[in-house]
Amino acid sequence: MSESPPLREFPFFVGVDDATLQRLAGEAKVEAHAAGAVLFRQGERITAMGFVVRGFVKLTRTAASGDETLISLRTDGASLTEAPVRADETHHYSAEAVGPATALKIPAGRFARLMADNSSLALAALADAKRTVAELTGEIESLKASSAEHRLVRFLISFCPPEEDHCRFRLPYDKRLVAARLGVTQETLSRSFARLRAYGVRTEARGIGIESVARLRAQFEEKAREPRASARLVDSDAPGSS
Amino acid sequence: MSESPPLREFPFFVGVDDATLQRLAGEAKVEAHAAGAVLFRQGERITAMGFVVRGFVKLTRTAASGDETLISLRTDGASLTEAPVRADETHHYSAEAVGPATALKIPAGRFARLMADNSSLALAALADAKRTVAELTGEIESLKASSAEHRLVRFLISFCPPEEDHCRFRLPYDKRLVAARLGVTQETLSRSFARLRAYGVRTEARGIGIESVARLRAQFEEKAREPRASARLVDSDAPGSS
DNA sequence: CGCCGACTTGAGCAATCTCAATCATGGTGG
DNA sequence: CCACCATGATTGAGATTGCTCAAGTCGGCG
Repeated sequence: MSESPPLREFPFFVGVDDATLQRLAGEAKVEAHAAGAVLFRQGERITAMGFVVRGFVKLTRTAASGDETLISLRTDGASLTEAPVRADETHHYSAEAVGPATALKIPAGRFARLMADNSSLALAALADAKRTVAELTGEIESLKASSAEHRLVRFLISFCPPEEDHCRFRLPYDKRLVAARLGVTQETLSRSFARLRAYGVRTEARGIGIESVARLRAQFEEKAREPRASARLVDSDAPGSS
Repeated sequence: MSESPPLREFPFFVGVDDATLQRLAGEAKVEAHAAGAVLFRQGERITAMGFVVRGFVKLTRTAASGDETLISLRTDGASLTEAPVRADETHHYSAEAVGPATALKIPAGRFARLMADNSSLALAALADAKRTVAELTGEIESLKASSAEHRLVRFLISFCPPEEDHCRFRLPYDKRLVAARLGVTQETLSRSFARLRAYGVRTEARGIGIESVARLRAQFEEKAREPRASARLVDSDAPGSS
């Protein structure tokens, strides 16, 4: 259906030489997925290196008990897995389209072989994995060190262009998903939004308006002056490298 | 002081050819650190690829507000950063020795050059980053989907050899750090331990004894039948790909 | 019109944090 | 040997956050 977009447009491939890109492009397939379609499931063999072309894909882990946890939400240009190196690797999480989405796939074997032949591709895969590590690291910090409300504020601010103070935008997915992203229930999210009204945050369904990003941020940095101790490691002064 | 241990002993380097390993070994330096010594700090330029030779090193993030969050605890054989590719990369977290620790360092520039020349080294770095992603992913799942007590149980079980039901061991670091690892305060950790006594978990300072790992696990799987909804994404049945 | 899905709101409860006090332990100096 | 201190661990009491269950709103849409 849709023409395969040039691989150059994916951040993953900056730094990869044209010849390799040509070869990869030859193997790439674009797939359209309906909302809710499962792209792959945790535990399955990894058969391809995948990317999001357009739309949103949620990555989730399912525990033995059956409940799903959202790990990450990927959108245009992002990879869907870490690059597979060996033939017997399995997915560590599942991927499901949120709304209609199109993905690009390159067969795992071919991809692995090209990485082995061409270190620039391997380094691209490494850089991508590092970006993921950075993302997850930030997520853990958030979860351990800040309240739901605080996480919501940061989440909202992340949608605002850095140079505008007043800002309005629309959430790219429903509040159920936002709640999962933040690791809270829908109810808590809703109440958090309600409390943020006092700080100049308007909400109308998926539309969000922030009166002053700077003010919002300032007010929450103030709150953070009395941090949750949960993840605090020391009491205030360095234990010193004697 | 201490002789550099053969790089082959580091899981990182399986799959890397001898010649490259030779060259790396020539650049490697072993450093001994006292308890509390800082190996590097978040934001600093990455000057070396580092590994733990012996001991424990905690990786932490410091927020603008000043509070530290534990991201990961690394011990014998683990890497300390993702492999640096470019000269201007900076550390995303700080590293500090917990107790005396020795680390091995290989200059970043050299390491990057060898990765560029030799895809097997780049693939080793990729595999390492993937392990980190898997670790962090599990961490996020834990934090979002299970209670402090549940996390503690899993943590304790992770110290037990798979084949023994009765099991006793000693925590490798103090309970303060265990608490940080689990993302709770010392107090809740202490109370969780107290509650676990009812499930056959003995504690005497750092020593832990578990009467029956199987029973403990079973009792907690049962509890998990009523999961926290916080990170539950759907109510029970798939929303279906229409 | 009546239902559905998404969202909100309310009331009560459970988990966890905070602050503060207590306790055990090990080392130190007298 | 003992008084004393520092550190880590435990315990208690009360406040808070966030969850659960349940009901109610709201905007479509057949």
